Amino acid sequence: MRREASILHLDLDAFFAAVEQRDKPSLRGRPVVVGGVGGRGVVATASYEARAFGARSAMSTAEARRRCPAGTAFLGGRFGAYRRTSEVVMALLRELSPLVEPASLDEAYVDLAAGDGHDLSVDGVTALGHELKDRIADATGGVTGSVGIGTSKLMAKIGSDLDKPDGLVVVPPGSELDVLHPLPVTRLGGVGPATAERLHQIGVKTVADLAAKSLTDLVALAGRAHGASMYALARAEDDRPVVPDREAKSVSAEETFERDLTDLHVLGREIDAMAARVGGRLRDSAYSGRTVTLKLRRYDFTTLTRSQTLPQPTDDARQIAATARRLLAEAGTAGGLRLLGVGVSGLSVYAQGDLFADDDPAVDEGAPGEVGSEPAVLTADAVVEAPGDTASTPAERRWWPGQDVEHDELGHGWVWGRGLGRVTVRFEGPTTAPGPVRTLAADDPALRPADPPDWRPPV
DNA sequence: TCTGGGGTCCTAGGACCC
DNA sequence: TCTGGGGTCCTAGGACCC
Repeated sequence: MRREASILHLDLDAFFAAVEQRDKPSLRGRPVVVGGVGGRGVVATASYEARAFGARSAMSTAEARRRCPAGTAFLGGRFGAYRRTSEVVMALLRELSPLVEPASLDEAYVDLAAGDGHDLSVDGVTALGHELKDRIADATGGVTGSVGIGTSKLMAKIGSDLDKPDGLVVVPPGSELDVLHPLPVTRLGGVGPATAERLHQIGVKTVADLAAKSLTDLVALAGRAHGASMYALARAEDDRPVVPDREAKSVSAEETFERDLTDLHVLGREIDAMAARVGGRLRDSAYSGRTVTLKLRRYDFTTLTRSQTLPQPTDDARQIAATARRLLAEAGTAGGLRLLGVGVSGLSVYAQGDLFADDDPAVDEGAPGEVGSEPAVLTADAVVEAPGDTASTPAERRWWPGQDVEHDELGHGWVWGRGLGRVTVRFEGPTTAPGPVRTLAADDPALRPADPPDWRPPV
């Protein structure tokens, strides 16, 4: 443990929902839920207004719809917009120190001791934290973040969680155990539902309870690595470094279907589409990998994986798809599958391409996975709709709630809903007043999908 | 209308090698 | 002709995180 509070953790508040409220003025101050909007969707982020009605991350969207009032916006994610805003924030963090470790789009650690000339006293880092929060809000158009600063990653993360949203907590050196010990064990990273249940059975509820247990007990309960980790964290012993640029270990794509699927040809085409995405991302990052993994989730939610390690690394969609198709044929589809996933691991940076492969990307993406299979491109007709989904025509399926659109006369807007051959759009942007709603034909030639709007006010 | 999608890390058993 | 230990690779599953 360090002697100074020199590790900072930033957690952006209800991040996806906050970006939506910034870009969609009519949603500011109102409940917003971002996540899967289909029949089997779950909530990724609920705005604080939606949390007041009980909507939570990881809850099924159906449950969130039951809890939230009419007028709540249920939006699919716009990850391009989230990524752009995240990059703005990460750039601000890198001005503080070269050692910035993003944990996700909305979270990062910063090692302030590696930065230039920071005053690392409690007063100094408190001022730094306030200034950072102001700069983030300015640079993102009002997205807020919660900041924790402490002597370790553990204490920084605990701190950022203590005063959400828009909080700032500095845990002074020496006060770690006072802060940590009253908390429930589930606040420690790595203690999830399964471990918490086993700890409860031996009478451990708080971190103080955990600290009273012997290393031997914890290793017996949770295994060698996990037991030792809990033993140390309960004592606020944490010397994990802030590591920028972690190397990727795997790349994968998966999809839950609106209805369980059994047909091997249909599933084969899904595999081809996912393999094309995985292969494309591998090539974009100049990685290739040797182990292809197929993930299956059956009708009853039982999940299994089948993998095969190839003699040479690959980034070729056709080879990934052919391997995954073989694994699927061996595993079978009895009873129906609700999810398929395709992944590649065992990555290396050396693209060991097949010298004789056709490297035309257009051919690559669309190539069959194996002889006799269907084309790889997933057409709109192959998408199976949920019973409750109002979209029933290909024209309607072009649109999804929250999507950015552009209309020839009406300008920029976003999709509120679709159905009955129509699409409902609110025409507004981040720098406009709340705008008007129009219902248009789903196949209106004047309406088209658009890029996320630029939220920066005109200079 | 129960239960997403992208990851990481760990464990354990069997094969195989020395 | 019997017993053993260590190391690495591969496969499968589980817990966990955001």
